[in-house]
Amino acid sequence: MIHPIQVFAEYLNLKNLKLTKERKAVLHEMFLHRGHLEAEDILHSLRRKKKGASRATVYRTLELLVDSEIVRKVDLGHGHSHYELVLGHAHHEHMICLKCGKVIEFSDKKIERFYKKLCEQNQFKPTSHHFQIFGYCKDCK
Amino acid sequence: MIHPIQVFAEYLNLKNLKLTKERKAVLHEMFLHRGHLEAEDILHSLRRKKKGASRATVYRTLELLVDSEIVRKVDLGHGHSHYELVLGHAHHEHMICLKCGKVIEFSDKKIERFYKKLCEQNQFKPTSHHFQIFGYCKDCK
DNA sequence: ATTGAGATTGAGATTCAGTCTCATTTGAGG
DNA sequence: CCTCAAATGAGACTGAATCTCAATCTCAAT
Repeated sequence: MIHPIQVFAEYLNLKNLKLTKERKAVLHEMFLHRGHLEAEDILHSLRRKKKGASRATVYRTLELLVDSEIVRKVDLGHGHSHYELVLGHAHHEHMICLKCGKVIEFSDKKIERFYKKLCEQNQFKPTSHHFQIFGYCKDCK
Repeated sequence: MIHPIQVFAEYLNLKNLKLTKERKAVLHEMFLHRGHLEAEDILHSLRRKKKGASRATVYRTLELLVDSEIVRKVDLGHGHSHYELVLGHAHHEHMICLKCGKVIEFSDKKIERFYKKLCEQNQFKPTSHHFQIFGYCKDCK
């Protein structure tokens, strides 16, 4: 088991940045609510617990978490970003229900292989990828 | 060859909506500049030609074009939407260079097959899907 | 040709996510 | 204790997208 907080501490250290209580709190929040959080969710959740961090700090910390590859920024088609903890989780893609908003995660080795081959063919150096399927889940169709 | 304007006219007719000069102009603009346009591009392009439509009308028309499946709304990771003409074009995915912004289109039957199978397995009724790869193109890596 | 219902439009106000500014505070190292 | 870079929060700001609403247009029925 990898501890995100340790990875984050190391990353910050490397960049001469500090592991402040605000940064810890944001990461902790990501860790608690796995799933797909909005920046605003984190902000409000922290406020409720009186462990507030300002909006600016939440966004700034999320950027650091994305850069350190602890968190992934994903587009679920809502016109704003969602964030999910990825450290220690296998890469996966998303199926998003347009009615109830449910998100089904899936992954497949074939896609991974295919996508790598494709990048080679185009001499493209990938840093991230995302496959989204929009539609209606079995309860909503 | 399918004429987008005819498809659009039919769609509008079905919904008791009208094919106005503003709507024609927006579709025409999409048709001219294939590629990936932003709403703002269309707005400015029309203004330059004195065939102006207001911002609101451009957005409203794009929504209709998306709904009629003449145009696709895509996220290229810029924090706002891009639109591309799809009527008469094969479905494709995008590889986006994070440095120069170049967009490489690609498509593959395997992905299509895979994705359909996956939806069946999850009893998910897909309406659209999108596979994006972010990274650096051969000139920028 | 006139009317009226409903569709359409544009200007500008509004919303909302996200970023930026800057004065103040924090904290690690000497 | 001092210094200085890093960090923070409040609030201003930006830019995309949506909404409001009064004025205008369209067209079918008279």
